[in-house]
Amino acid sequence: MTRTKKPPSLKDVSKLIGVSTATISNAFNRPDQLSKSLRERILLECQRIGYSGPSMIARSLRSGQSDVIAVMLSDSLTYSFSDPMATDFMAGITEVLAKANKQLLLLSSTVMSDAQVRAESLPDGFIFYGAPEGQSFNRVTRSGKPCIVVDFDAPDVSSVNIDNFSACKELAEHAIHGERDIPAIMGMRLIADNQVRPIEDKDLDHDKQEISWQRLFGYVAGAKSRGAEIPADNIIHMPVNVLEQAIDGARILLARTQRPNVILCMSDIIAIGACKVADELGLRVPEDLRITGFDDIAEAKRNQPALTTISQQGYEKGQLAATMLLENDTRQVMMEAKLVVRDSA
Amino acid sequence: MTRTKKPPSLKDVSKLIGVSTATISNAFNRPDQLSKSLRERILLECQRIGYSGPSMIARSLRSGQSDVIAVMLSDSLTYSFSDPMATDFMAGITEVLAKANKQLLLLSSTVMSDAQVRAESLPDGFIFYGAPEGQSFNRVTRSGKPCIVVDFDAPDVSSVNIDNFSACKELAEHAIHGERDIPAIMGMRLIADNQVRPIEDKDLDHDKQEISWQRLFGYVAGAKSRGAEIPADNIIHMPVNVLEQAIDGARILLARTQRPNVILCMSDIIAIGACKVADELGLRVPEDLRITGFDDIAEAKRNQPALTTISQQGYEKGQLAATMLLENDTRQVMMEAKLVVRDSA
DNA sequence: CTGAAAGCGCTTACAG
DNA sequence: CTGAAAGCGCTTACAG
Repeated sequence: MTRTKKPPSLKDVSKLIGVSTATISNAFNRPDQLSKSLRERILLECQRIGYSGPSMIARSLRSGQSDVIAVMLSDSLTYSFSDPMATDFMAGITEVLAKANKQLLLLSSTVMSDAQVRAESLPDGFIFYGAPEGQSFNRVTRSGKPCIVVDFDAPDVSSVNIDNFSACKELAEHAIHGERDIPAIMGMRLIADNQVRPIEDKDLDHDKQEISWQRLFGYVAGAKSRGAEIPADNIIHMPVNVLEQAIDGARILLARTQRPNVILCMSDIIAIGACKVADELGLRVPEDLRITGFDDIAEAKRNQPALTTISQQGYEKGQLAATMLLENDTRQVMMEAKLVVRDSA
Repeated sequence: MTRTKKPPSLKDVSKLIGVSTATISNAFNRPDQLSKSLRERILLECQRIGYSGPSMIARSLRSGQSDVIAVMLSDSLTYSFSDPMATDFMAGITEVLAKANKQLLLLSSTVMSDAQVRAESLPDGFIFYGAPEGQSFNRVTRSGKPCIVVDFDAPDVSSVNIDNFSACKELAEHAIHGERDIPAIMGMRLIADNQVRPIEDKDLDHDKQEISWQRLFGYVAGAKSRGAEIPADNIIHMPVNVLEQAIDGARILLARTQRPNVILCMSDIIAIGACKVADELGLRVPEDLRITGFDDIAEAKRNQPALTTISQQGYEKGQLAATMLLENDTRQVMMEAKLVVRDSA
């Protein structure tokens, strides 16, 4: 990548027009500092010459402000662009940033290069999405730049989270009708195993903090309030949120003689996989088998049958995080995750 | 947004350690310019002090290189994050950029603010995705910075496009079996009307260049080679690529007495809508009605029935565009769009 | 209303 | 192997 021409600088322009550099700068940044007619002449000349205004680099070196906001994703950018929750969240952020005339730099805490560390010096503020790897969070905190964390907590740092436990409890109470139901759970990243398989009693022992366990405990609490139990054997662990694993997991559950009639899935993708398997086996949803999702991605509504699920409100989360960052709002907000009742349960 | 502390500068560090600023700079950027032991001492001290390396702003002002690449999207960022084709494309780009240690600045040509114009001075290179609005493309061209355009053409500018016509012709030849078939098309952005409605004979007159028309002409050519005609009345225009409009459009077509038995849709979302309506009407896909999509988004495979469609290879397109940019490859590449045969046709 | 001058934090020939 | 000095392109008090 080589540059061919070199664009004119403010200094070049000031010589050409015959006024000081300060005046050119003011023409762009402080219209009140010079006469209207002079300003218009300058702007017109700049257009003619091909000078499109002061460079952001020099400007931000001098003024200490770049008007760039960074989003630091805890997954690789490549993965994040394929994750509907992440892209929803980004969409919400960009709506707010566009209105505030801020630019977006996209970073990933999985990247540890010098180039990335350097890049962190550019933004005026940071939004961390998901608990980051490595030292990026520490560096940002140390820099004193404003920072909002989302989907995790850090002491004394502004944050946005959703209440997974309550939402899952409510969903389970909706989907499970009574003690004669046989509920099951299809969960993600519950244990450290890259096999799709049921978890074991001992896995349930500990008091885990991860989001997936908050959801699981919510399901179990909801089942309990309906008089139903969910044994470890009816809780399937999936390492990754993809259709193929969901299909494998659903086959395990639906091959049982004690076949579950309610499956609580920790993502919409998983629920879509469960629906596929139900269809294969000739089970009607929701008549023979009730299935619930989580996330409320766009596809949830398009699925046949449309999924009953929990809306994570990724878009709103993004809007809120960006607004809080720009307004120096230092709260730690817990958003509600909303039950969305459709056809599948 | 106010900063609290001020991070140490290279100068501060050089005083603290007692070597010149040049040596600190070299410790980070040119390891061969100083002894290994000194370099290690400097790096260790920097870590202790909390200096995370030279600031990108000052560095790029001085060296003229930022290691930032901009992607200029022709839609708003908010829209783009909800568009599976755009996010696939971005995923491909970020994979290449991550490997090359480049950072990503996301811009939209729909934004015309001074802040955005300024931001354009930062990146070392640009990828334009979709024909841009406004002057951004002219400014970038004038700057002489490397630039790749995708999904449109500009004279003497490196580009990546896909062959819409050929792909659609092949798809139509696959889906239409003979002259007794009644094919229809559900297309996007064919005419300037925000109603979902059939187009008219006069709309077919002109020799249009837009992507949607290249696709349409491909369908018509494919139909012709199977001996079938597609009258204007069987070509539905939809202003936007959303499920609701697809459902409206499919209802128009499938309510006809001369009911089409092949529907060629210009996106997978439209095809999914058509499948929904077919299901409502008790029509079996593909037995009673063959439906094809376009794009091959992830959902195409998950749909019931899985969609026969055209893969736009968004990910590969992104990889190629980014690679070409970084390698100063000045070709104008036409990629093949691939027919993907599944269950719906 | 306008301009001369300092300085933001670096990198890079160049001298030693 | 190391350091003194210039300069990247701006903004901003300040003087006039």
